[in-house]
Amino acid sequence: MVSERSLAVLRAIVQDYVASREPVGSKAIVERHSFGVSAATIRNDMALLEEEELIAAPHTSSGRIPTDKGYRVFVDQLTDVRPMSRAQRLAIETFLGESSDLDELLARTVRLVAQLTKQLAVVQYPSFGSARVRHVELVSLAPDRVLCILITDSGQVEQRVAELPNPVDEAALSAHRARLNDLAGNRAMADAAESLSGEFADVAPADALVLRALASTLADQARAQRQDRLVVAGAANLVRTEQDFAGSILGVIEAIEEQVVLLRLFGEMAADEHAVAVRIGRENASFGLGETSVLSSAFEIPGRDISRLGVVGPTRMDYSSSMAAVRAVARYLSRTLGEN
Amino acid sequence: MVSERSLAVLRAIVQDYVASREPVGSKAIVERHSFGVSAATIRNDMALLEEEELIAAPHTSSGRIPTDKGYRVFVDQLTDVRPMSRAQRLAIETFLGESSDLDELLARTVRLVAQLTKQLAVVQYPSFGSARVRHVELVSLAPDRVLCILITDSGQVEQRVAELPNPVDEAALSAHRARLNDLAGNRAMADAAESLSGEFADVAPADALVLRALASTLADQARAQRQDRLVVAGAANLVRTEQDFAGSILGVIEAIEEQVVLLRLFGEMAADEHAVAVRIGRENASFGLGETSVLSSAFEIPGRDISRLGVVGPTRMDYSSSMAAVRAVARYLSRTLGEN
DNA sequence: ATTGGCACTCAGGTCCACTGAGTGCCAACA
DNA sequence: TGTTGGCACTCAGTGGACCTGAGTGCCAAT
Repeated sequence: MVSERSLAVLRAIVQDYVASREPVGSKAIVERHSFGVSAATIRNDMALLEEEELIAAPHTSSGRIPTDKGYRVFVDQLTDVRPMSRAQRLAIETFLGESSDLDELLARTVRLVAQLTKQLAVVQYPSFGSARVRHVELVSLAPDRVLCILITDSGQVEQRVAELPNPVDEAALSAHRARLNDLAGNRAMADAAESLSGEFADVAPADALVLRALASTLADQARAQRQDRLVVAGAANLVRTEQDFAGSILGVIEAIEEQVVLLRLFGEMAADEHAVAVRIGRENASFGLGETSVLSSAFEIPGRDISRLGVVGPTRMDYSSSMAAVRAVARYLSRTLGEN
Repeated sequence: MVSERSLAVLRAIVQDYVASREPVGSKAIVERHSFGVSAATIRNDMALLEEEELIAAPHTSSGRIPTDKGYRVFVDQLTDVRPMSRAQRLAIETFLGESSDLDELLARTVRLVAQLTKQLAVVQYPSFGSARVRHVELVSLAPDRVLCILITDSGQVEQRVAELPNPVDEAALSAHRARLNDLAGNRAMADAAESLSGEFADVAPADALVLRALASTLADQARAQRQDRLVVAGAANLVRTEQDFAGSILGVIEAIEEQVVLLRLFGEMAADEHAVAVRIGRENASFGLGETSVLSSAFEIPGRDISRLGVVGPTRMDYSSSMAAVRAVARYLSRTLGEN
């Protein structure tokens, strides 16, 4: 059984190790933290912690560093995530408050989180959920290629190209446009996808083919969630902390470009909505990320589905302040923006 | 004066150094390349090259490595960029040929270049140049915030939020929409920007204010070039070659996130349209990029302005094959796609 | 202009001894 | 039972001494 003080020692070890990057010994602990006991006592506690595999010694006669399990216990203990300073709150508000559209808001958000945490920041693009179709526009690129644009009342714009089975001229395209706007206009995305999936028995077979091609493209778009996109910032922080990644940051860099990996990871973190979820070190091994921790929190922008934002960094990171920053920004997005 | 053979020696040094990462000595040269002369002769040539500052010795008694100036001479000599293999050409065609819209084409392009060159690849988003306005859509986000969407006949979609001086209801917005479509619809971008800049003397002053706000937002969009965006891929390659960057790759990573830097750099390379332009090492120092070379070539997609694509990598890179790849892809985009 | 020979240089590796931070354990103590 | 001081032990890291080998620079001969 680990005593209360042992846990305090673990905290001290994590903090000092994160700060100094060097294994921390018993003497250093009594010096930097005011436990009322001697170094020998701390050593006894450390022996305990080592037995529990919460800390480990890189080599026989050196200080200890936290294990993944140690970080996990440390983080779980961190109920008292210290809130952001007033200045930081203010920074969030002024920095994000001015954003005009969603793209800009997310771009600013992710840069802000990168700056606050000094880590790689990631934000998942929130899908437009229960938005309604406002307008459908068709743009002819070639006789048999049409750009389909779907505009929602929440301000989202989706575009995609449809390949047509037959060429169409401008007049026909206009007719189709009107027809499709009739079908989809002012409907919720799911409904629009539904009503676009019908047949077009009342027009000439050649036109019906074209209409069906266009409608199915639009239906796809209506179904498509934009949650499959990530916005990233702060890659420089990754390079800065490179030495903390035992292997190399290659895996992380690849995970960023292969957004799928991070998205799956975010998906698995979906539990416990508005708290900050943390995955530490080997817990991410199945994603090709070793020595890597991922924190994330859910947020919700009015009119859009719940989404996530977070940071990716070395296992040896400042969890306390990173969690505080992630939580504060996620809350800001969910609450303050929700009020408007 | 540098003799013909001296230049051959320079070529050999560049090639061997790029391949081996190690200073190359006179003996290694006679072994790996079949000059018909002895090592001592090569040494004489090397002394010459050193006098010209084309190569340098890291320390007194070691082989030589090319200087920036040496790379420059090497690259300028490379008139005979070796063409891509048939297999590679095929790869380009199959990989890019399937792309449906511009976004996807560029995303594929940049990934392809990254893969071919094993470097960080960058492509500049081509602006839509002389396109025409097809449709203007307004979406009310709040009573005094409207999302303005500009759709062009080349399939470009621009969106931006306008803040209104007075709130408007849906009916008024519909009227404004019709009016603005009248003004801008089917005009070239520049013309549309022009005609949107007029007064609205015929409506109530409150409405005129709103209309002017909307019109000026749209006019801005019509003027906005999308050339101020970059698409990037292959960051992992940067990490892989990290040791070749003396300082660190931090500057490069920052330049990628701060797209402005790379865009300015591309801007300066605009000369000599369809050849591959190369900037080597210190030539980029003013951009905060040391030990870094940038190659780029112009390309032109029908209906859009000329733009550039290229790669960023360590000074010590395989110029020959990288230039070949950049050139081949740029040509493919310009020619093959132009035929459709 | 080219070549072989030779002295010289110097980065990098190996060996070794030393140092100091830090542990583990024990016996004494409250 | 938990805490403490003491002490022997371990071992990474450091710095000096030495050696090796790749490679140059130069010269005299061809």
